[in-house]
Amino acid sequence: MWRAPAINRMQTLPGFRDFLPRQCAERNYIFARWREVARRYGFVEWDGPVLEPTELYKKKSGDEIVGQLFNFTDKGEREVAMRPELTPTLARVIAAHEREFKKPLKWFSIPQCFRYEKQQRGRLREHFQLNCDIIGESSLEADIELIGLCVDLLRAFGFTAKDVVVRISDREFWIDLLREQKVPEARWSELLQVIDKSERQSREKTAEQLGAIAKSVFSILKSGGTSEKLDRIAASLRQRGLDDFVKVDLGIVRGLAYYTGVVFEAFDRAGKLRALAGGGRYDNLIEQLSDAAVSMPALGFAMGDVVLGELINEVPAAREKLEAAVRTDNKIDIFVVIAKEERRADALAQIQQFRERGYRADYPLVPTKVAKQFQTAEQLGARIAILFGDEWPSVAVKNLMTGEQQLVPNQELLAYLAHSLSLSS
RNA sequence: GUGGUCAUAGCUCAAUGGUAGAGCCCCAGAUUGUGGUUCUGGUUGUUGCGGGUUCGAGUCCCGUUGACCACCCCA
Repeated sequence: MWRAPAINRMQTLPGFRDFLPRQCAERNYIFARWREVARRYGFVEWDGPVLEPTELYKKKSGDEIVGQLFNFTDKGEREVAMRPELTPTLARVIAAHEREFKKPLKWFSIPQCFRYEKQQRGRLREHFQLNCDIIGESSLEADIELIGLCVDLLRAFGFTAKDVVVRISDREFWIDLLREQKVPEARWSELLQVIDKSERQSREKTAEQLGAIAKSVFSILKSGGTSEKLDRIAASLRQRGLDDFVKVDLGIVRGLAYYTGVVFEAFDRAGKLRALAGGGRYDNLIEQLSDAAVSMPALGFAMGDVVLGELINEVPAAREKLEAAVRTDNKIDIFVVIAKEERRADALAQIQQFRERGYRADYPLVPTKVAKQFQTAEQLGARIAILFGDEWPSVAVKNLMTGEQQLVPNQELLAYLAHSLSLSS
């Protein structure tokens, strides 16, 4: 008889995370860099539903992803799934709304995605990923723009070409080969996956799975083959000084079935971690998902927060950048010390002023010893403490970094702070 | 989904089968209104959960849940 697993209410479900303030600050930092760079490239933000009909993923994402869906039947008997990725949603949205926008569209999103898998390092059941897509442009310039964006995103976290590499490849190259070798089209998808996997499994096994084309595939992989398209991408990135970050590598094919052209993946140079990002061209997906037969070339990639966070931790320069951001994220500007409870009302009136000016200001909610209040101010990261007490209508303004303190008439306080806080920031 | 390792206080970890501890964190004090250091005191556990062996189990055995690692697969 089936029994539900015992659930420990003190723990998160397997593969899910709590974001305590520290983790939230890290996440904010990652999202901020993502948004900043994507917008720098002229991308605009959008989003879709977390829950979609399971059918959307069964249709065209390929069987790989369908077996790992976080799916269930809702109370209305609908088969639904937590989104494992955003691209099918994007394709649906574009198919429905493409006429409302001038082409090409450059859209980005930061969805939380879900997969029902056993978790391990770099792979949870939930993660956030930046998705950047260009829709409605078939020219190779769009591929170049997208790869350039991927590189600049990594650079924004403080990574150098010594830390990361974007390996670029082209599915068309392999499809041409399969066509030449007269491989039936029905087997293409399967063979592409074998090539994709060749790096991770034994040569013997790959040879067996490839059969007749094994010899030519191995010789291409070994010789570090390339194509005109890939050379053009590399040349363009060289002109922009980003070529150290990229490497043509036909061994990259990617597992998802919907890719049609240039594909790429970003890795840590040490090769310790899973892929940092991955994507490519999917020119047929929108047409396949649209009943109205909208055909639209498209390409995009995704970068996940989990592996990225792991690499940030391993690269000192990147780690320092994150630490600096995290240190300031939850800090307050001003802590108001209420030394005499008779001044509480005056203090609160002043705090309201601070907050309306945009300062982060805090104070003790209940009567508290002065020493304790200063300790709290310190722990909250306040740069300035303002003491309301016997000196009223003046207040004592103390710079918590230097320890300097001076009396300021309450009337002049805002002007005084505008000056001193701008100096110390 | 398969296999291996592990599970002790909020955190990091101790405890030859014999009364569960330390450090950190947190809280309170060191005479009246000034933080970071110091000193003193204090709270915290059904040893993940459920069975079993034993006079006695944190320790040995079985199951279960979870974590980590590898496979599978890959965003």
